[in-house]
Amino acid sequence: MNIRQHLDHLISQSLARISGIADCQALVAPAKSAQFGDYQANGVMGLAKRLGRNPRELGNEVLRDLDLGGIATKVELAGPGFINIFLAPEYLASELGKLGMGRLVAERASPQTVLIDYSSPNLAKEMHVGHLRGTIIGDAIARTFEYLGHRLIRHNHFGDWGTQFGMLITYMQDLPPDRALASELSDLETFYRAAKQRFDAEPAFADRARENVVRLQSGDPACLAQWRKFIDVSIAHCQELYERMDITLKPADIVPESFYNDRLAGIVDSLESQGLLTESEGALCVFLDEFKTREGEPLPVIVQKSGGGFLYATTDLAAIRYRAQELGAERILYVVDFRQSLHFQQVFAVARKAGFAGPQCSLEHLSYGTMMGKDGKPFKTRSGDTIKLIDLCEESVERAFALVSEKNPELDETARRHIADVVGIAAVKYADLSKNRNSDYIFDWDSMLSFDGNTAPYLLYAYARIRSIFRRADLDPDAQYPIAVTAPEERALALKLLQFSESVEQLAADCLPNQLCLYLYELAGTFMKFYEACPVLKAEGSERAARLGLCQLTARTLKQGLNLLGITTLEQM
RNA sequence: GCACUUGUAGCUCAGUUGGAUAGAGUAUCUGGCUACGAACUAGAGGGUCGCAGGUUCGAAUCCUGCCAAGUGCGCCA
Repeated sequence: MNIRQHLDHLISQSLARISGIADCQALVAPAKSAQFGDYQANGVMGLAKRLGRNPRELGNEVLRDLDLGGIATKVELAGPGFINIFLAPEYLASELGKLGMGRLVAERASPQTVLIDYSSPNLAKEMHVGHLRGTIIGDAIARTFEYLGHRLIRHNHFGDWGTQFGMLITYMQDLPPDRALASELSDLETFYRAAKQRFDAEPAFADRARENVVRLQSGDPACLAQWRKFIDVSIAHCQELYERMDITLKPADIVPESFYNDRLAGIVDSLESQGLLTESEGALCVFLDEFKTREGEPLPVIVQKSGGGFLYATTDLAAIRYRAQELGAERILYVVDFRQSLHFQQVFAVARKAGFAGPQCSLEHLSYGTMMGKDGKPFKTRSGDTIKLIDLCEESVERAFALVSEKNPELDETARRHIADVVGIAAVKYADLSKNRNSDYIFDWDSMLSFDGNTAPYLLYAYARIRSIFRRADLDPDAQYPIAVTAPEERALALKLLQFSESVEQLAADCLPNQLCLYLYELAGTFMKFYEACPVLKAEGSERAARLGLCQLTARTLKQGLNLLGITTLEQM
């Protein structure tokens, strides 16, 4: 239990004792300003209202009743009825001491099976900046659930089964046999565009493409072999990028659309037998009252086309059934952009109605906003293309290399290259993670690749500074040092360190990585102020040891927090 | 037309179940390195929280209407 929960628990109990009402909410939150202490309880005013009592009077009763033991040096009633809590330095020190060299956040006592569906590129196209958010955000969330001890399953729902594959296979068939496929596919964008061009321009080509779709879906071995070749090259491309960006997705996490092919008919059968299916204009549909079309007519979820083909809603239903019933997922998270929110609402509603996901299984669409250009329109380059993800990374790494070469010219090139790799990728990831995923955001090279202020390099710099202290004094950074808290800057740092678990647990609850970014930025800032005010190596005796202890815990927390975000730390930069 | 999301400092963004004087970064201006790393730090200026009502002890946050932007709305994924 973290400090906030602990205080909330104690004060809620006190409120319950005084009022005789069982479900009292203490509403404990970190204090907004230092003058109000470290934590404040806001629940007295609401309760006073419920009881028809004077909030100050009630607050005073709480103060008389409340026993926080040695946790606080001062508990005061302020303003209209806030309870401000000032924690004791000895308590902070002892709580930090309990962490020792062990985990910074306790593992969940009752872990859940959590399945997260993210990244999910379309294999026909190379990954561009539009895929960035889902991949980075999903990876951070996945790492966090895993760290908390949940049974985490990653699913990369690759788009490998659409009608576009008929077109691509047909184009592939027409390539001169002496040209190596691998080199043709090295630029997937160009390949896709060339195929699309022929598809649009040549009716005969388009007809063959459609025939190939049918052959492919009916299991024609020749078509499947060609499709497989294409898929393999595409997967290799993606994997290369994941490794470059330190994304935890592995080939084994790929559970593509084609995986569900054999299960689609069963979905339709199940809906049919439950009486949920209606035929409309030749297509098999599920109608739900809560969804309407443009004309105000009931909006169907189409699960089988008039021609007999299945759609992506069918695939998603099959995926839900598989994940909930066969894999036993208790929470299924979809990190997919917000444009698909209606689709997921519909699919979730049908899945519930049909019993594909039971009431114990939570279905959550973690949507994120679009990347916009500086003109406020969806982002494109001047030529109308999107920026490839790999190019974005290279640009960031180059900028980082130029900067580290300027700051630390004495480092050899290998070291500078390594630092640039880490800093460049970290900056790109953090730029995305630090924004609330729900809102659209403006893409701008200079702010995305900025290395000043609230950026990944700031956090990495704080870490490198700490490691530098231990290196300079030739001290073991992994030994355990006693913790004590005296100076105000030490106190602020100690409190901040203890709040790491609050931040991580919050992330698991609402899946907003920007909250963890904010915490880490504040932690680094609190450390920087401590660093300015409290010399470590010049201090002596127990003061020096205590400061080393705070430094070490800060480094560990930064490293762990950055790791959850998918960012690697550096010993020097 | 309906639905979802968004509107906060010049710019980019935070703002946790409604809490006290709305915060960061950046840009601009002024200080701090013979110092445990200046990729840092101290300070200044900068706001009708889109607009108008409402709910209440208290609203950027909840409700209603309006304005603006983005997105989606039957056989693509």
